Formats: sequence, C-alpha cells, structure tokens
Amino acid sequence: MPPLPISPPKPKDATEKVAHALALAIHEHRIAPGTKLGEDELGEIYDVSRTVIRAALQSLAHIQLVEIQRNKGAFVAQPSLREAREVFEARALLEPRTAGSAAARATPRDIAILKEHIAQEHAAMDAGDHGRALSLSGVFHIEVARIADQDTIRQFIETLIARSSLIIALYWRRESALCESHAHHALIDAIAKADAQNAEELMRSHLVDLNSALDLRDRPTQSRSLKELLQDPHP
Amino acid sequence: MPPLPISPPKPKDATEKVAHALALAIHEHRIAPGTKLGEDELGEIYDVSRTVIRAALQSLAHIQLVEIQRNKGAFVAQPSLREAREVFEARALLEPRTAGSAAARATPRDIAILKEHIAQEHAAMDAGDHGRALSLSGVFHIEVARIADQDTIRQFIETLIARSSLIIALYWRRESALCESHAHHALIDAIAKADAQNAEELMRSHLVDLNSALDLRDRPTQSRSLKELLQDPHP
DNA sequence: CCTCAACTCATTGTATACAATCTTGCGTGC
DNA sequence: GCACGCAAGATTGTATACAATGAGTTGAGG
Repeated sequence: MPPLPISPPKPKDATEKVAHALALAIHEHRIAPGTKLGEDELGEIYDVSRTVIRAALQSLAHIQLVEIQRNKGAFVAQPSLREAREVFEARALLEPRTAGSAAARATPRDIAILKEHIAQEHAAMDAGDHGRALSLSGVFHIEVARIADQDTIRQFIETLIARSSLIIALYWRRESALCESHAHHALIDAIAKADAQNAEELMRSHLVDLNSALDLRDRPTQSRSLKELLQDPHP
Repeated sequence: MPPLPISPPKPKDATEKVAHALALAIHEHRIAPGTKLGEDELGEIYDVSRTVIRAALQSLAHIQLVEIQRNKGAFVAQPSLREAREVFEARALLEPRTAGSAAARATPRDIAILKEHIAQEHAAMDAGDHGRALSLSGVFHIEVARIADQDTIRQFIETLIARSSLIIALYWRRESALCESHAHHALIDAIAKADAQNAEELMRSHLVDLNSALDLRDRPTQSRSLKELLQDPHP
C-alpha cells in the first residue's frame, strides 16, 4: 500500500510546480492579498522563463486566487465583502451534502488519511505555524470532498476553499479563535461511523462557526491604504 | 439605454477572442468531442501565434471544454458517463435555487433580455440551426444565473452549462425532442411575476426533462472508435 | 511652490526560435 | 511473413527577443 497522499499528486511540469508553490504561499498567508506578482521577479525566483510564470498565473487567476489586470500585471486577489459572503453561501450550499456523501462512502483508508490531516494540523499549531495550520485545514475540506467521490463538486469546493483562505486573511476577527481541529475531529467521527446525517449537520455548523469568526459586516472605509483602494477597487 | 447584451461582453485581447471563438464552435457542435486541436493549425486559422493559442486552450481546459494531455496536445473533451451524471447532479443542486433568486431580483430590463433570448432561440430553430439554438439555450441558463446576482455560483453554472453542451453532443437520445424553449418560456413567466417558488420548481423539472432526454445508462461498449477509447479512457 | 506635461523606464503582450517528447514509417533480423 | 527496433518527422514544452502599453520622473511654466 502506497504512503497516504496528504497533498494532491505531485505536479509534473514546471507550470504546475510554480502554480502549486504560489498557491501554497498564498494559502499559508505568506503573501498578502494585493501583493504584486511581477513576472520577471517570479521567473527569477523559480528559475523558469516568463512563459511558465504566465501560464501559472493564468491558472491561479482562473480560480480567482490572483487577479490579472491587462497591461498592469497579476496581484494576489482581494475578495470584496460581497464576494466573501458569496463564497461562504456557496460553501454552505455544497459542503454539507458533500460531507454526508463522504460519510456514506469513506473507507478505512480514507479515515486514516483524514486523521493524518488532523495530526499535521495539530503539529503545525504546536509549532506556531498558523499559516500552515490554516492551509492544512483547507486541504481537510478538500479531502472530504474527494472521499465523497464527486469530482465536479469537489473542484468547485477547491476553488471556494482557495478563496476562503484569502477571505480569512482579509476579514478574520482576530479576537476569534478559529480553532478548526475540534470541528474536524467531530466530523471524522461521524464519517467513520458512516453517519451521513450527523456529518452533514456537523459540516453545516462548522461553516456557520467559520463565518462568525469573520467580520463580513459592511464598513464605510476599508482598513487598507488609500492607494491600494484606488488602484484596485474591484471593478 | 445601451443595447441588450445578449452575449457576454466582447473580449478585449487576442487570447479571449480565440477562447470565445473556440468555445462557441464547441457549444454549437461544430467541433465534435475528441477532435484534436493542434496549436499550429489553430494559430494559422486565427492568425495569431502559438502563445495566444496555448493560453486560450489552457483557459478552455480549466472549464473542461478541452482536455490537454502532456506532450500530446489538446482535444475537445469527451465527458464520461460518470462525469455527465455528476454535471447534471450539480446543476440540479445549484440551478433551481438560482432561478428562485432570479425571480426575486429580476428587473423589467432583465425580463426583456430573457425574452430576447427566447426569440433568438426560436429564430435559430426555424432556420434549422440546431447548434446555435442549443448554444443559445445554454446562454439562457447563464443569464438566469446572472440575474440572480450571485457571481460565484454563476461561474460554476457557466462551467456546468459548457460541459452540458458536450454531454448533449455525446449522449443525446435522438428520438427525444429536447425542445427547451417551452420550458424557458414558462420560466420567464414565473420570473416576471417574481414567483420564486414556482421558478425554482420549473427549473427543477426542466433539468429533469433535460436529463431524461439523455441516455446516461451504463453501456458495455461505447459507440466511439476503439482508438479513441484507448488513447483517452479518462484516467 | 505647485501643476501639468512630456519623456524615460519598467513591465506586460505577442511572436519566434530552440529543445524535448511522441508518433510514424521503414528496415533489419528472426 | 511478422515482430521488433531505430530513425525521421511532427508536435508540444520552454526560453528568448521584440512590440506595446502603463507608471514614474523630471522639467518648465504659471
């Protein structure tokens, strides 16, 4: 039996490598929303040509992790309040049912993979690496969707998780705990018991909790700098 | 008041132009699933360099209209039976609620746009241009999602509609009618009356009808050539 | 001292050239 | 005659070079 694949399968070509590396950096909050991603700069960092960089950026733009402005370049996306709300509405629509399906289909191996996730999340937390813990908790949701064995919906959820990472970076209420591993642990239990209804309900409340850890209220002025607001007001 | 925008906004750069042209050709069933899309060939047709063609193909690959195989090239996608079922499951999950939202938000102008769609569908049908009629009926669904004013879900629906076009090309039961304009007309009425519940139910049954016009039963052997099946068994 | 405009420079959009990989056809050996 | 292997052609993957657009700067004029 091959080792448990925690991360998605290794990318084969240079473009995917760069795209994954960038996506990971964004998910782990090592690059802030709004950051300019210059092509030459990235090309030098990853030691590939701009051709590869551009392909990777386009790929990330399609899942809305970065925003490409014609003749201006690529920036790490800054989801608006409205987009943030939409993303979590869509997650609330898709993920609970998916968790239920996962509970109905999960194999012992799947459970092991999920538990391995939890372990890694804890390890990252203990190491104080909040970015990595957050990233892993996103992958957890994707893994649940994978177990549900619905590729189409899983792909949608992947993009929603990706955008959620940006949303958390922008709108997380710092006084809130956002300690996801407890909710994830309960979810694993339900899935392991093939209790679809409970899994569905746990996922639903987990998403509600996540939402309340965010500050998605309307606000007259944003906290970001005026310059950023003027150069990228989400047209 | 500007003219009613039936099609999405005009693409600005060469890449988008090519991507839209290719997507339209696929939606109108002018290119069959499985067709090889050579880069040089397309470059000559659209009079742009392979750089542009590759970007367009990657864009289409992301919405799964084409499948790119490393070092082999791009092909018009051939959704498997399983994928076909998943796509319609996802549509059933997303579109009815979206139609309900659309009914709650539609403006008179929105209604006019939808009616214009119906008219164009009828015109295409009368002209015997089934491909164009089919493509327009897809755009109708996208337009409903736009009216619902949920960009995130609209984007998901767009990809589902795109793939549906391929699925219809592959699995349509020719004895079936697939005459969508009646269902669309009823839907417009419900939306115009702001009857969300009725719109939701009409969309649901419309999707059921669509599904029964397809033959998604398991089949031991496919109707396509052995070579195609062996070179692209959907790994 | 401030404003505006033109120019320079940096960055992106596109095209072309080179390298790597796959397909295909032919030739050799059995 | 058939199968295997090798080589030539074709196609994609990547890098580089050129063109076009935008941003920042510097200078003159008010």
